[in-house]
Amino acid sequence: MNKQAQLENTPPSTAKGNKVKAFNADKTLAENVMNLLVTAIVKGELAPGTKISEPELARRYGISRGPLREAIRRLEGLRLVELKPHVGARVVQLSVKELIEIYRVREALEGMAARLAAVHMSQEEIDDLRSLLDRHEESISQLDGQSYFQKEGDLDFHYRIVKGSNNAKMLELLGSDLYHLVRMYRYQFSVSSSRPVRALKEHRQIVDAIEARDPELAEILMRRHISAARVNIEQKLDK
Amino acid sequence: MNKQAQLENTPPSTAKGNKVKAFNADKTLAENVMNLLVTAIVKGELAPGTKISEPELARRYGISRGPLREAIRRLEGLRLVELKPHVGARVVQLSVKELIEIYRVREALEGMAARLAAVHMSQEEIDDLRSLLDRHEESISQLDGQSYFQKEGDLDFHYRIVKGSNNAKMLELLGSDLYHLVRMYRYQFSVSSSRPVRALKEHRQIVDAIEARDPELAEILMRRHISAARVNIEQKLDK
DNA sequence: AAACCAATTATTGTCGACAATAACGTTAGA
DNA sequence: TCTAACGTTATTGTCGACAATAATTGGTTT
Repeated sequence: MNKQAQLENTPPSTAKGNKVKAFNADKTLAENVMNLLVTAIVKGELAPGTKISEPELARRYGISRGPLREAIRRLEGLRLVELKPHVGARVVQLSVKELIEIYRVREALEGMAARLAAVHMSQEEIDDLRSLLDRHEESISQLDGQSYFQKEGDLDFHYRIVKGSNNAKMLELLGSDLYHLVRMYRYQFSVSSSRPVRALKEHRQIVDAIEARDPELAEILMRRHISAARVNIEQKLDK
Repeated sequence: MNKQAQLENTPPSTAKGNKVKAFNADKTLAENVMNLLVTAIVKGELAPGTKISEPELARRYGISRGPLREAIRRLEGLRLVELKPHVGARVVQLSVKELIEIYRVREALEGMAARLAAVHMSQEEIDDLRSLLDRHEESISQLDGQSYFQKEGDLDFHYRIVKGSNNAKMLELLGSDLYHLVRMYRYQFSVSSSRPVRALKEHRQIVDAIEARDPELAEILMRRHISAARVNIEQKLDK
């Protein structure tokens, strides 16, 4: 596997540069680095607006600039970095305006996804979804609805609906383009949705509509649900 | 500018390999090649399923594999090629199923775009849109509605609506992810929509709703319009 | 003859070095 | 002291070469 194995064993070449070990051996270097960068950006370890220095990152990850540049080009495709020719890449800085735009897109796409899910989702998937919501309820009553629910659990629910739509293109757009940005934003502003109980109730309504095989209602409820989240954000931040 | 200038003057290094001249000097090589590849793929010059050979393309465009690989990674982001590690890239092959999926996505997104356009579009933009439709009408009566309308004119209309939504994210998703694929498909199957007169009427209705500042109606009409196009395709191809 | 295995070949993955551009600091002048 | 031009430095863009994997070809065996 080229020189990957070697990389993890070589001592840090500079004082501050300590290599990263989470390299999957049968993936390509560019892909590995890309995944590392995605999580680093989403979690805010690479803060928004940060300049992406190729030499520095290459040292940090112990690879050459070639695969790193390929990884960066892919990050640009995910809209996680912005690229200026002859200048370099910067981690995107989400404005509230852009976040609201994303919620408009989600309202449209996930509304349609719920509609399709009401047609295509299997009973087993629906059951799984219900038990997921049960776990959410537990975690809400336990932790007063803070950490788990908002950060990943909520997106979990939405992700499953999108998957249930049986529409690969929709899964692609939401999964790899938008959700990264939403997660990034949540880490960034640590937006406590502050309406977990309400949101859970809405989630249950949506599942009910899907199980009742009522596409119209499922779409309407999902759109309302996301729209409410958007309004919630608009009120909290600026505006 | 590195060695770009030189490249255009060097004679072809191989018998069949003649260089391409459409290089924009103040863009990066990778970007230039990417644009060339995009149009080549969309227009079918690089047929769906074709293997993207790095050495061959590098020779053909007279560049090294580095920038070419970066261009290919970006094409992957646009979903125009599919990439397998250690194997290579192939031009995507659209199935009818995937095309229908895209139309579902368009129905959702462009419906929302029309809704927003009814709120945000300026009167001037609306006037421009009307004159565009007038030109469409001409070209329909002239050519019996063949070439112009379907291929680019139709997307022109939709593109303007999306722009009028004032939602950059939506423009991004539709403009750079989906429309490429739609155009590719149209070249591929040379899908004569066969309903240009009907479609034009629907376009006018949509503009009417936008000018009347009726978001609800604008969304409904746009969704119907795209849904009808989808059904039209479903009937024509297979299914 | 078909199938499996081995060696060769071609392609992808990675690297280090050089070229060209942009960012930075310094100095000179007003 | 501020500004502008210059030279320096660092970063991005590009290239060619090497390493490693996959595809192919030919040969052997059942």
